[in-house]
Amino acid sequence: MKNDYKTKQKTALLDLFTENGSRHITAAEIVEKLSENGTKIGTATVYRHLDKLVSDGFLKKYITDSGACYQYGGDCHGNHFHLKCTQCGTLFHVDCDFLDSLAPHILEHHKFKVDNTRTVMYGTCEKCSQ
Amino acid sequence: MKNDYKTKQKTALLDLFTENGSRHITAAEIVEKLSENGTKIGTATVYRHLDKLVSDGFLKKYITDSGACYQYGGDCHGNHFHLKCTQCGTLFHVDCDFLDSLAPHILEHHKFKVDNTRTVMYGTCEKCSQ
DNA sequence: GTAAAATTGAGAATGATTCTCAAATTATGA
DNA sequence: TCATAATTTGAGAATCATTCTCAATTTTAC
Repeated sequence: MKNDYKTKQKTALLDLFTENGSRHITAAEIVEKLSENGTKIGTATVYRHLDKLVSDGFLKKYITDSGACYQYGGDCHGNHFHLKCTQCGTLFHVDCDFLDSLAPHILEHHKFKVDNTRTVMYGTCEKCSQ
Repeated sequence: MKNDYKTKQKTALLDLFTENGSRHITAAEIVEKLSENGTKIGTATVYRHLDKLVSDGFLKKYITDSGACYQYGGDCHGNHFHLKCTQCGTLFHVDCDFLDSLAPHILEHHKFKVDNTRTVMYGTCEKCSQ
């Protein structure tokens, strides 16, 4: 049988996601943030937990052109898209009824189950369009 | 003034995209394919040309979790989405009227110009869903 | 031809992520 | 509480895609 041992690192990592309001964070930022809070943690450990939390459905992972980001899945109900500006690099979050119908459409017409939370759409934001 | 010198490598790279019907290809695959065809080419050269071709609008680049892919923009009219199965890794191409309305919607309601060809949606394909 | 301009590529550098494995930590149970 | 077994950790090496450097090669202009 596999037990689940409690450790400082694991707890601090979970707290970061449940307490901190940040919507998305990279592995490197996690290492840095926990260090500031007094919890030394290695990158291997961070990635290990992150992978597990993602496959447990606790976190959502999505890939941008500069690496992966993670976010707490708890407050990310339903569909939710990410838009990343290729000019300034800003990441936007979008909740929208129209977008909500996207995944069902693709499932019905293209037989593919989209996981919106893992999808990042690239383009140009308002500011950079001017 | 900047001139444009013709070279074996540049020509071979362009031919690969215009003649070859492959819809998407990675930088590493390009190096390999050109080598097979008798054109030695370094990775630096490949990436250099690829970047330029993308910013010239000749090629489209999009990012997956295992690196970037490139494809000829000529036969990629209008909107066109990519679906990548997180189970088997297969990349699917989708042309669809419903999806065509996505970018205009986001532009109008969320002030963001989406570049569909750079966007990859993750999920599970029909085969892997069973 | 020949010089000037552009291109090439071997190999080093970068940066995110993964792997290894011995040491440290945590749980169990007598 | 202590010993032991199971789990977790992290320093550092390994990977892999991509970028950078710069001297050597190729191309164009005249």
